[in-house]
Order: sequence, then C-alpha cells, then structure tokens
Amino acid sequence: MKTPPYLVIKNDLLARIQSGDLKEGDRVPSETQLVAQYNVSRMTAGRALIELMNEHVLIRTQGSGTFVAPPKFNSTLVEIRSIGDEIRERGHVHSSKVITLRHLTGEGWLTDEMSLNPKSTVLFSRILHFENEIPIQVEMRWVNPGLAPGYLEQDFTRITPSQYLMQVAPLQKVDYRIEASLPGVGVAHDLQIGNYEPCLLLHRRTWSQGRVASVVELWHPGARYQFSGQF
Amino acid sequence: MKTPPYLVIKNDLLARIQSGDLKEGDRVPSETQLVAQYNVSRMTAGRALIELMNEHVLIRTQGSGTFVAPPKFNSTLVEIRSIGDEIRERGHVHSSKVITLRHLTGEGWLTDEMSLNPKSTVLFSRILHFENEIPIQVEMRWVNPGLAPGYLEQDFTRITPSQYLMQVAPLQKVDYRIEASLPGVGVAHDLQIGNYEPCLLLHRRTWSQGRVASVVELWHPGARYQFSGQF
DNA sequence: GAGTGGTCTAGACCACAAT
DNA sequence: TTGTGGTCTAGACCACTCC
Repeated sequence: MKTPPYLVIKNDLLARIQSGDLKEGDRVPSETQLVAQYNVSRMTAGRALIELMNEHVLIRTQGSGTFVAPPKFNSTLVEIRSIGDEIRERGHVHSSKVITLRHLTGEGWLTDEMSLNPKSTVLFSRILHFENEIPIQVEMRWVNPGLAPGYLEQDFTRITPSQYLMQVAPLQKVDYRIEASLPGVGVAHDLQIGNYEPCLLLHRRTWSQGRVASVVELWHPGARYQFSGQF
Repeated sequence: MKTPPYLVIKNDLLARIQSGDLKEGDRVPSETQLVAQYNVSRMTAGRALIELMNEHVLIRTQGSGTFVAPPKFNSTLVEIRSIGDEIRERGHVHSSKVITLRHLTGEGWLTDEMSLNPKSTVLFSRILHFENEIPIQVEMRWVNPGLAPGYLEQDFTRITPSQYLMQVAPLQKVDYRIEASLPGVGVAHDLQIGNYEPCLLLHRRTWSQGRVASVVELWHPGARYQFSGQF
C-alpha cells in the first residue's frame, strides 16, 4: 500500500499549488532539485513532472525550467468555473443580486437527488448575475448542509456560490445536462425576457467526499448566452 | 526533427486502433514484445503504453496484459460521435432522411469561416435524423471539397456524414458553441414542432490537416433532446 | 512457473536557454 | 559555460494473473 515516489512527488506539488504556495507562473523545483530532495533518480523525478505537464498542471520549457501552468485550461465545456471569472475574462463587469437565501424542507425530489433523509433540510440560494448590468444568469442552487454548513452566512455579492463551495467542498465528480427550455415566469422576470424566449439551461450536480454537495440550475437567455469550447 | 521512439510506438498503436486493425478489447503487444520489435529498452516501450493508458486509449492490468479500451468514454460533452451510434446505444432505432445534398457557391460567410477562396464551391447536406421514427435532429452541414471530394456521392441513409468524414479526414481540432434558439420555419417543419418551441443548437467546426473540414449546425427540439455527461 | 505490468536506478547524450 | 529539460539504456525487484 506504499505510494510510489513519483506519485508522492506529484501529490506534493499538487498540494503546494492548491494551497497557493505555488502560484500560476511560479517556477517549480527542477529535476535535479527533486532528485536531491526526494532521494530518487532523475527518471523518477522527471516522470512526476512529465505527467503533471501532460495533465496541463505544469508547463516545461527546455533549457529554461518548469512552471505552474496558466489559469485553468477550459478543457471542454462545462468546466466548473465561476460565472464571475468568466465574465471578467471577457473584460466585462460582473455583479450579482441575492434574491433568496434560506433553508428549505420537505423537498422530496431534492433529498432524493442528494440521497439525503427526506426530512432533512436543504440550503437554497437564488442569485441573479449581471454582465455589464445586463442579467445573464439565474442561479438556483440547493446545497447539502452536511458539506457546507456555513453556506447561508456567506455574502454572495462578494464571492460566488461556486467559488465558496470549491473552497469548502473540493469537488470530486460532476454530472450535467444541457437543455433548451422556456423560462418559468419567475426566471423570465429576473432575466428581463419574454415568457417565450428560449433559455439555455445547465443542470448540474457536484459530488464531494462521496456525497452530493450541490444541485444547481443555471438559466441563461438564449439570445445572450452560449456555451463554447474546443478540443 | 526525429520522432522519439516512444512516440513512434504510440503513433503506430494509435494508427492500428483507428484503422480497425486493433479493436476494442483486443490484446496489445506486451512490453517485452515491443522491446524486441522496436529495439528499445523496456522503459521506452513502457512509456508509450503508460501514456496511452493515461489517455484512456488502453487499459493495463497487472499480471494480465494491455488491451484496447472500451469505446470512447464520453469524456466531456460535445464528443464527436455519430448521432446514429448515440441513438443505438440508448437501445433505440436510428433512421435518417436526406433532404438536400448538393453544391453551393457564393456563400460568403461560409468560405470565410472555412478560410476558402470566396468563389469556391462548398458541399452541402441537410439530413433529418429520427429516433424511433420521431425527428430528433436536423443536421445542416457544409463540407470543404478539398478534404472530402466524394462527399456528395455517399449514401447518407447508410452512413452518417460524421462517420464518413472521420474516415476520410481524421479530425485534429474542434470548436463548438451551444445555444438555445428558436427554429426557422424549415427546421420547425422538419422537426415537427411549433415555431416557438425552443431548440438546442450545436454549432461546430472541425479541422483536418490544418484546414476547416466541415461546419455543421445540429438542431434539436428542446423538449426531446439534451446534452449530458460527467467528469 | 512463466508472462505481464509497476516501478526504480545510475548513468548517459543531446538540444536549448540564460548568462 | 552552466543549468534545464528530453530522451534513452540495461538491468533490477516486486506483485499480480493465468495455467
């Protein structure tokens, strides 16, 4: 059950990056340094760095060194990223308004989806996000109180629920569906669109520590929002 | 500019898999066999196999051997897969109807998107796909004639355009957008839905040999179709 | 027991970057 | 010139599977 050295090195480096000890662009110990530090051969140290490079965590340049890779590669599509970051990356201004933030009980479909006791309460938030003052997303989120007990105490105009949850419950698995759907009256009102304007709806569940951490519905006006990516 | 041996081995194996020489579940040459065949050390042969395993192309089992991995895990979302395969995997019946199949000229936006000479002609197809006799997708596709000259001669009720293109122009890069949008009258008619029913639209470009191979718009009735996945 | 993968070492040669 | 990454070899020990 011993962890092989190359994995120890990988995990150590990942931990240092996640903890913020090593930031984007920072220089990472060279193979030679790792050889001395971990008492391994150069092949072993190299393997750790090469694999992290293949996973887009590090960038290596011959003759120069190894560095922490830029942001988060938008590998695919439904990358878990904060809507705030996304908007700021487009050079626009993000703002948000908390519409609802409270407990819910007796939501059968939900406790079911979260594999919780049917009587347990769930934390709920409904937040409206703006891009340059224009409503761009209604975020309805149900959160497992066992994994994020402090959820209702957050100031979600300063940090997005997504960012907060990533901190307290590092995600482990995700599933999602994307649909085109008509908004309910509430959503249409929030987004300031007509009742018959199509919306792009992302439904997503995230797992942490083997349990469902949160269920979220993201509603976007079809006319103003799209998912995109490449691979 | 010499390709390193571990890459030669990787590419050879990938080619054999893509060509169908090695199929899902087939046993792949062992490290020892590769050592003899390519005249390399075991570390080098191993590296090729390990990297292909990390890329989910192969599966290795200690004591047993190395095998071609099951289909293609729906890594993310907008996997390039044939709608036919997708429907069959659900245990349903796929059928399709070719509505249009012809040349087009003078489509400025398109030659632009394909980086072609504005006057060159483009191959076009419009195909309606059914799942259990119910219309589920309108596929409008524009194809670069330089990369798939025989496109108009195919029988697209037997092979999907996607499958055909994968054969003649192995893809290299993809980008896509997903939108929620109202169908045009033609699309609404084909899908047998109302003019105000939201549609899920996937817009995708594929590259091959450094050029745009095809541009496609896939229209789906929002009520009957969704994208899904996990990671 | 024979074959296979999982991992490691100690040394080597090369290409490239920074100085 | 020095340090870094890119890659390779020849051998080794172990754990596992299959027969």
